[in-house]
Amino acid sequence: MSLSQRAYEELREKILNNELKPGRFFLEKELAELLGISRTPLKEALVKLENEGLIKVQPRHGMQVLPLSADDMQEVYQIITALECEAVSVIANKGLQDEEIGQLEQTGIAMAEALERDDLEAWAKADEDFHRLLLAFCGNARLKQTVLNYWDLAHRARYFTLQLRDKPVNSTLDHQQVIEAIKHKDPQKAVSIHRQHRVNGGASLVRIIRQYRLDHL
Amino acid sequence: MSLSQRAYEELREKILNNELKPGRFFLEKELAELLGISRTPLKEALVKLENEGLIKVQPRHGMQVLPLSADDMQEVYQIITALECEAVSVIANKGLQDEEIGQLEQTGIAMAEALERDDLEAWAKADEDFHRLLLAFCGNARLKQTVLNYWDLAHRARYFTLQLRDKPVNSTLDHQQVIEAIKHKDPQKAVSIHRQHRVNGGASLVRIIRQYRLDHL
DNA sequence: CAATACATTAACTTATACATTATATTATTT
DNA sequence: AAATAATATAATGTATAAGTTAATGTATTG
Repeated sequence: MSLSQRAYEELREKILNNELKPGRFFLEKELAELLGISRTPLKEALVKLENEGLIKVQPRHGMQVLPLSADDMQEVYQIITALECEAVSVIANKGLQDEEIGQLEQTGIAMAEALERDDLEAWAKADEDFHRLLLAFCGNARLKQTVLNYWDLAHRARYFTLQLRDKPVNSTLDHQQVIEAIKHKDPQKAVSIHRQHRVNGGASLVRIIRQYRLDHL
Repeated sequence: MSLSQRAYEELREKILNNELKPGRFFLEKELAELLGISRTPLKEALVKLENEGLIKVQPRHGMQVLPLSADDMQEVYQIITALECEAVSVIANKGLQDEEIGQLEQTGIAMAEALERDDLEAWAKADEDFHRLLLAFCGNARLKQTVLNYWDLAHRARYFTLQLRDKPVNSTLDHQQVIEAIKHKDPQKAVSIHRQHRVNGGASLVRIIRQYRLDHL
């Protein structure tokens, strides 16, 4: 794999894991030394990351991981919601194979189990799996890619607020209802439940960010 | 302005104007010579264009402008539709200032005039203005950027089919009805009309691409 | 004649050196 | 002391050259 590709992935990791904290400026030289490569492949990685909205490069000042405000979060969730609902609509219209339904239901089981054990990390993973499956099943690769991109943008916020949120006991039920509506090929219902699910999720995230003054996360 | 920035914009222009035809492969050296710059800033431009989905770089073969199939078009229009409807919903909920409504109505006048003169280019421009205004007014910068990106992707297809489509006499009416619904703060109606408008537009584009076998445009 | 291994070449990847430019610092002037 | 102009410096932008890799063609062998 090329150095620029590796640089991209490593930086992305570090950003999502909050190793490179938002706000602070990093010069190209610093980052190149950090990764042990020259500035050429580094620069390519930065261009990609900037395109994805994770960072901003200000010439002569360096690049900074973009801090996320509650308003940013609002924007991101609005996009995710609109596109996922489109995906759900498509899926409920065309229907799914039994095996695909099975995969969706499996994530529900995993979520319930994780909640039993109070393992929020595992719960978040299973929740993400459910949404990823929906995106995969809708058949629109570009839509999937776009949502995943914005999903990653919001990663830090979800991570920090996971402990602060009420126990996500309703989510499992929401998912089940969406699956039911898909089974019954009822797009209207599937979309309306899913939309409410996402709107609630986004709103609760934004509320917590404001409440705990986590702005510029 | 930096050479890489200029390279990006020039290449983008050439792609949208069909000067760089889809399918053919261009080596980095060729492109660098074409633009009269070295390969370093060129590469940065290519990374950006690839991220936006306009081109694909295959090492050792060169970059190619990505051909658009009817299926691709379908994907792109699905995303545009979902996000624009979200924008319309937001707008109809919050309402607009008289001046903003005026700007929207102005595009309708321009469309009607252009249609009188059979000036399809001018019509397309005014149509685009209407949609751009909606995106600007919804207040979600990321949503706007995302839609514009996909809008550009579809540019070639619209350009080539402009002459082949039925005269777009219904569009002006659709837009007017959306404006009316926004005035009356009726999100449901605004969205349903706009959705139908976009679905029709996308479907007619896809139909023409298939009909004239313009696949891989 | 076909297949495989080797050699050649061309394109890309990366590093480095150089050019450019913005910012900070310092000196000068009012 | 404050403001401005000149200079220095440091960071980025760009070009080039060296190194690497993959594709193509050729030769050799079965």
